[in-house]
Amino acid sequence: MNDALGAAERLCAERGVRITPARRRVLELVWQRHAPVGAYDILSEMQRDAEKDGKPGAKVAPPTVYRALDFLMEQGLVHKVESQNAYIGCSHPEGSHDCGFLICRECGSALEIEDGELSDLLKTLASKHGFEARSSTVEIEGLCPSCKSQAA
Amino acid sequence: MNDALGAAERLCAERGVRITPARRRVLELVWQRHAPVGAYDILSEMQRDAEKDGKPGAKVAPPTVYRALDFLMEQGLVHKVESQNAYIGCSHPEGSHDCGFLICRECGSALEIEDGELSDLLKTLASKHGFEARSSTVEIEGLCPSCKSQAA
DNA sequence: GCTTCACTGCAATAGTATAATGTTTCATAT
DNA sequence: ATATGAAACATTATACTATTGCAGTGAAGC
Repeated sequence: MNDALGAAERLCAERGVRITPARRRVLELVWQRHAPVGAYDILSEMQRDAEKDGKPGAKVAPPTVYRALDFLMEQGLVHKVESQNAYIGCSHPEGSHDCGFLICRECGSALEIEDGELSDLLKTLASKHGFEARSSTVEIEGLCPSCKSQAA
Repeated sequence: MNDALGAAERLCAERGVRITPARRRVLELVWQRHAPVGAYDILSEMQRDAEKDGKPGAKVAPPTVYRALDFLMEQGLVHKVESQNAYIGCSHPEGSHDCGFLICRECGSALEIEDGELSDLLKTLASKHGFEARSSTVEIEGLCPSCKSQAA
């Protein structure tokens, strides 16, 4: 998972879109955790960066982060976890993006899952109601294996 | 659907919990639309109420609305639509609460769907990863039947 | 009557996201 | 090299969503 950045750069090159420093840094920060990260956590980190770089005047503002996140989501490199208003790196940027998450209520970790049967069922359910599905959000909250065993 | 309030009062009585004026009013406002309602829309309505009632001093504040929403969600009378940070009345308050939504990107309407097969599949997927599922969020965004035909 | 506990009122603040506007950067074609 | 146009970025302000903490109130049970 550590070379997510390399993979991302390759993908962007293929697609002819630019991965700028701000976008790269946001992607990097999103990937540094295995749990969803809030936009303002990213913002704080980047503001700290700027200070360290001796550019106290150049303050990073929310739109910088949100624009980068929008771009990364468009490119399928990052997903938003709706139930937490937080963001997480996509673990298979090359493939389809019809996926779900298993989110641990204890440790906050989120595992991305992809399942053909689930995608099919969601489409079927939608069309059963005459509904044309475009995208879907599936988030399951509960206890991950390690937190479950600790709780026992 | 119009007697959702009556049903709610019955349910609360059975369970020995109180449905106070604030909670009743919030439930009423949530039910008045077929689309998800934001907490601050509810808040504005209730502030207008208070003014009309000639109680200009008694301002309704956010916690009043959020506390009522929390209560109503605990009782399964209202669901939160995570992808919109909005709330919607539950169409089968007596039954299970493992449900999903079909959300129209055009008109904003949201249809609640419940499906045993989907619930089962979600549980199966979770346990396949050693995950203990507690609750799930399923939201499908797309075009509802009437907006779909208009777009054609 | 008194206690207790859930509920509410109120003020402040935290956290998430976008609008509006102007400026910079960069690839490309001259 | 340089003009140009599109994409990206900076900046400020503001809108929207949600929570915390504490004080007061009122009804149910003793």
